[in-house]
Amino acid sequence: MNQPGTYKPVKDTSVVAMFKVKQDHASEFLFKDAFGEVFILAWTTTPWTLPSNCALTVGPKLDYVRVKSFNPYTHEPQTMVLAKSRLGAYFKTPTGSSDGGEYTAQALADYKKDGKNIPWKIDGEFYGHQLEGIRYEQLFPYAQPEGGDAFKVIGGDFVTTEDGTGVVHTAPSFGADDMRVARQHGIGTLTLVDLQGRFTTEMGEFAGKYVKNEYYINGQAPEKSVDVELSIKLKEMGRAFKVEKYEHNYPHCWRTDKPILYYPLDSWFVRVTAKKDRLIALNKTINWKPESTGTGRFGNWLENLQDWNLSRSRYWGIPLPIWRTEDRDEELCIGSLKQLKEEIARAVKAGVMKEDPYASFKVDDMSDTNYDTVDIHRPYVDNIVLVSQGGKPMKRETDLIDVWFDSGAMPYAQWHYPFENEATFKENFPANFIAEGVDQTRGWFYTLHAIATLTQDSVAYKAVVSNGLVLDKVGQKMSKRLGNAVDPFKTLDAYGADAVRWYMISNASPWDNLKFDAEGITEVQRKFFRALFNTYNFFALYANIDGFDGTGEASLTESDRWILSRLNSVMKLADANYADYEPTIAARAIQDFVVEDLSNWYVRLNRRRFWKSEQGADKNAAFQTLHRCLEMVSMLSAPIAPFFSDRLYRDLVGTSVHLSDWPKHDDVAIDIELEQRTVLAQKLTSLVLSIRKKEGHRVRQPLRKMMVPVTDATMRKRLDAIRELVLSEVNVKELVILDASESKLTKKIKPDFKKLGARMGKLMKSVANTVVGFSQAQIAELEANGSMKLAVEGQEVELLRDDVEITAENVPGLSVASDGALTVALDITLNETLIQEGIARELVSRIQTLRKERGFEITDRILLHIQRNGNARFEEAVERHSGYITAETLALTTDQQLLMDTLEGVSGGVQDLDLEEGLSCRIALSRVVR
RNA sequence: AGUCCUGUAGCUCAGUUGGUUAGAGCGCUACACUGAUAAUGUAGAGGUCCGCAGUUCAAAUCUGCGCAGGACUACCA
Repeated sequence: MNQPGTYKPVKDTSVVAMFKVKQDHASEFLFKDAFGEVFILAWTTTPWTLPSNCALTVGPKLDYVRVKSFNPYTHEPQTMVLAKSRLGAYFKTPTGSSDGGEYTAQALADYKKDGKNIPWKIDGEFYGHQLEGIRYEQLFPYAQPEGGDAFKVIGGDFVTTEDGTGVVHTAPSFGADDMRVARQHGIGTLTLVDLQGRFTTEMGEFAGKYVKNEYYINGQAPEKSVDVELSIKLKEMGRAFKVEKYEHNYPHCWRTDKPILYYPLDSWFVRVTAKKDRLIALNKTINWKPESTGTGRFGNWLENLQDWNLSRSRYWGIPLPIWRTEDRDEELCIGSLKQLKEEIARAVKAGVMKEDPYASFKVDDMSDTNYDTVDIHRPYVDNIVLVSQGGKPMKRETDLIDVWFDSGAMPYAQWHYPFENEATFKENFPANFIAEGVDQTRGWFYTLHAIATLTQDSVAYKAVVSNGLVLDKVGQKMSKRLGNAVDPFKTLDAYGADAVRWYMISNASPWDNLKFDAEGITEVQRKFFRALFNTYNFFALYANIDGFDGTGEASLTESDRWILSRLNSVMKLADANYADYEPTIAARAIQDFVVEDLSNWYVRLNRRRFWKSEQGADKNAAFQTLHRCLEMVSMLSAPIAPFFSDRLYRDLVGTSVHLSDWPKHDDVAIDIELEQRTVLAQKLTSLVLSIRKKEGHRVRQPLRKMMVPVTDATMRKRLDAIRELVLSEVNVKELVILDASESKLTKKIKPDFKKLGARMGKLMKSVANTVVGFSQAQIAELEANGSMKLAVEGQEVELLRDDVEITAENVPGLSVASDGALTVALDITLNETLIQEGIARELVSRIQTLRKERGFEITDRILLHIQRNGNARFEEAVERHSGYITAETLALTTDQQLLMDTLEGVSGGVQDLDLEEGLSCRIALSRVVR
């Protein structure tokens, strides 16, 4: 029953059966002015249990009514008892009746006995406890119950009126509630079904039939199940009130898929309910991931705790170590082999056993060879007969222990504690964390917790991760039957363990269900692993060229300090989230750092320092910074990508990352202000690039200036700090900071709803509308005075400067873009100088591409000659920027030789280049032999 | 039947104490950029924040009732 999928929705024949009330002192009030015979209605989804009925259970505090009506099958007049709140389920309100009411006495008399619009009338209302003690006639008198006074109405607090009639047909043989309530009232039991699921011989025409058609061998099941046959019989007897198919969840065998029958069996229980409060209290100290499983599913389970039924009727497993006398007066639970041998010795002495079957076992010898000499499983233990204190023979209880007990006993059993290894056990208990599927809530998670609470008064684990399921990519459960199961080995072979794991961890938290889609793995490979690999390759390429060895004086730049600040922020975040069993948040932070911060920003902006600048403190700083970042990323990602990170770390450091100590972040290196102004720089860059795109100016074309209006000192300071960075990134010559008070700016005003809402309450909407409609003059007034009075809905309110956000929206005459409060204006007018510089850049770009195409090494020097093309602007651009061109392209050509009338006689392949619309040139390029 | 989880763009997911223009990546379209990068940038298209009702000046967010998918389960007549 602990297997998934045991409960399935099935349609069964359900019956509302009519139990005929016996007229006596207790039932007299039901017979007063009765209409035909008097019945109590009870509903069942298992009609096959009706012959075993022994009692009817009502809710003592529930309201019941007496209804006069007709039998829908025989049309005989009759009086019926059921719960008041269930009336609507069985009696239709007459058409035309507005008060939800009943038929009139006249309607009852006029009934045509055609089964249509059956009239009914309530006549009397009472509590359930008034029904208790009433006797009724047995429905199917095939056999009589034993050991009690059956066929009466009893009270039970488990009765509800959610469905059925509010009266529970009670067959103590088939249900725990029924058994319990029947015992309380001394009802006795009647079991007309055998352990194979067939009716017993007493059952007359039904004898030998299986109670569930599913139990028959394929093809041999009768057309009508006994449920249907019994229902027909009830109709014929005039004892059926309603027969219909009813869909409900019913438990099935996990192995054969067949419906399960409940039988009362004697069982041994662990009385966990005695420690319920401790179980609940200790659970509250466990770090559940997710928390809701601990408080919800598991917490609710503990609140409704039942005793642990330890018995299992199987052959293989751990035998119950309980011996008992035949009269059940004396019993003994054995706690160790040592004790067992002592008891066997007593038994041998008393003569109930001939010899000790475990004679070869040496007490206190914990070696495997010693334990290998004995077998304490069935059938050997079943042959052991012990002797009680009173001298009577005791035999072992034949049941086995629930295998979940083994799982829960794992922390002790693995060390053979308490027989040895006490120190080791205490060092390792309780566990720091465990992880298993969420379906183990009532399984492993519970048994560990129960046994630890009962035996150690402790939790068994400090944290528990309850993993969700891996579903297929459309969210269906994977199953071999549906053919949508992913082969883990093929997947690992195809994508590698690291990529698969990184995908699984970064995509969804372990406790969320994962929709597994292999395309997600390739995305992880493409984004994270390739970015990391490329960044390392970049580093290695230049580090090898320059012979970087990690030493040397280094002077950190702003962007070095920035990436190190980001690195330490990520280390802090990742560390905290790993510690809190939130690997998904950690993985995403690491991935974003590598892809966005390190690869797309730091390396892109700093690559010139690696391949262009002179050896020295600046270059050292760049190498050391990048090395540090890669080293830390490898350590941070080691728990999720153990292979890739180890290779990376070995290449960087020379040893295994898995032998390194977990890195600790450095708070001093974290500079939030620096990180924030870099975000500003990134936003500004985006805005300028967006204007360039809009205006059709390529990034290689330098522009004169950009302007940024600022409203506060912090912003001004930040802009000053990032000025050079932004200018070089967007290829603009000058950054002008505009004071917000400058009149030529137009401004936009927006209410700060959070602040304003708190003060304005219901006036909020009107105030907001007024504010949005402000003129430039009104905005200026508010800025100047810091506050202003508004008349809204006949009331005067005061608007404060802080209640609104004022941003510069536009700079007249310039091309503008904005993102939230940030606005940039770009001067896009060009002059000859800028145009020529743009041409030079364009030329360099083409030559670099050519170098690459020809397969030159990065460090190769070249000879470069450019043929005059008669375009004065182009030739002037080359002459003016000759130094820049030769330096960028690693050309050894002198400035005088760069621009030539003809390329004849010059070494190297000649190539025509298109620079831009209507401008092309011819160059000669050759590699200088080293 | 109950308990719990999930539901936001075509897909995978963020979304803070409720704050008014709901975001990212992938995918798609166009353009640009590039001597680390099959990378990247910019722009565009793409939303009933599962539905309904309520609370509130204000709801993806809080409450209730539902719907859909998933998991589990002592009783379940």
